[in-house]
Amino acid sequence: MSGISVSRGMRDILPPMSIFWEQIIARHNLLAGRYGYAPIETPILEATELFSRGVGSGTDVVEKEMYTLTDKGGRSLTLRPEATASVVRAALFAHLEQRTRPVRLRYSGPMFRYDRPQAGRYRQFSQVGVECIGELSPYLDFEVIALAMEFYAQCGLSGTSLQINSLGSREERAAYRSQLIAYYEPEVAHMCGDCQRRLHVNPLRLLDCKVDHRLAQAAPRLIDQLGPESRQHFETVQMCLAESGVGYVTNPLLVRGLDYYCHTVFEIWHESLDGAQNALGGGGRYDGLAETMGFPSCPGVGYSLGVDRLCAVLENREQSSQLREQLWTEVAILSVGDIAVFEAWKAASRLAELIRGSGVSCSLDVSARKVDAKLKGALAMGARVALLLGEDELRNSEVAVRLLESRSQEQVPWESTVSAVHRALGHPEPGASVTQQEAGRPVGR
RNA sequence: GUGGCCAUAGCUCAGUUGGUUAGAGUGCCAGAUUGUGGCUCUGGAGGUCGAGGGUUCGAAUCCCUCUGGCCACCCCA
Repeated sequence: MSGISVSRGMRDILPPMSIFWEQIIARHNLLAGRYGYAPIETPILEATELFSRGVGSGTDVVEKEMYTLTDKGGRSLTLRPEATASVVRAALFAHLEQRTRPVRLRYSGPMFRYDRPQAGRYRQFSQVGVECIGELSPYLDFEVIALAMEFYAQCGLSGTSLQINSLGSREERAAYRSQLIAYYEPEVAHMCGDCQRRLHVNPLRLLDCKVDHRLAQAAPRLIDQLGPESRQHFETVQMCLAESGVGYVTNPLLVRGLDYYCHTVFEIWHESLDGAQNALGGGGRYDGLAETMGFPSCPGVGYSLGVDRLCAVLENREQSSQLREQLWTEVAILSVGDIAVFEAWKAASRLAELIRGSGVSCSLDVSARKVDAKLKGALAMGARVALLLGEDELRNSEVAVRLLESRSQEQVPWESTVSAVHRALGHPEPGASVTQQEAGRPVGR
């Protein structure tokens, strides 16, 4: 309530959510890594021109949502509103596409859009994503879509719906646009106010008018305007989806807000997010992007998925028994009774070192608080085991190993504390191989 | 960016036509119980009533501005 607060549209990600958050990203890193996507880090701050040219000057993102500032050298810089332009720029500038084709890259991190904040819509939000650069194959469109869907599945998320569409080539798209305007123009007088305004700004939106569906039904359809090559590209993507059992909906109204998209575009929606902000993520092909940034032509396809919304959905749906069990620490070492703090600390920190060394997290509490309070504190941190050190334990070089859930407790000599802890946590006996596996998998279990 | 609703303890919220010292539940701390947790009882701490200005003898309450949140539009993550 008092003190300095976060800025508008920004927020802190606090535990236990932050633990869950980190796992989501770790899971994406691991999965995309298994598909052969290597990590890339690009600057959060980029030349404004990168986005105005790459993303497209007519888009909402560039027109009204950019976080732009001038640095001390008078340069116009912008906090990235999305990552694709940066990643493609970085890859082509370094000629990565001449070493391997396609270049498979993954990223995660914050993006910025100066929008009006709302639930599920923040000025700083995080995305995980991949870009597959250098080949035009529809099989790569499929690869990227399948990867996104597998990621959601691995997060235990159900109720998603994959929406796909084809925008065709740049030329086909432009032709369709003028065709649509020509179709609607004679009817301007009969259209709602929103649509009259949209006609030249974003004619594709007219098809989605909620006031009057009559005109939209007879309107020319983009799918019908695609040339044989574009059509075959799209059909191949759909064949792959069907073949591999990925459910999808073709949605001729799906457009995407960034200029660089062509051919396959897709979004992943979730049933619990209503109308306004129902997109968990999206992506598509961007064969013309490289040229707009002054590079030789180079096709690509990718996606970006919102971490904020995914976490919100998982939390809402109580699929987060995981989330509630998130551990700040697995083991709490407590001093009990009226004992010398320094002696208690010495014993506790020696045990802690051994436990941490065996791959288990633990924290100490040698404060003067009552045991009741310390045990409650251990529960609040999500600990499953408490180690209690009191007068008797110190004298006998023992520790009381207490399972918090079952409230059972046994006295254990200091030398066997580590194996007792692992037994209590239900782990296999600790050994050299265990720590290696730990490194590869997300924290917690 | 346009329009609307809202802001009181860590959290969820009461607070009468403007009236004296702003409450409850929950959580926190302590005691009952010198060493054992989600119960019970007792006590305690915790508020610039989002911020600033105005009206008034007097403002949490009325007015203005700002900040922040939520909703719709736009658009997306």
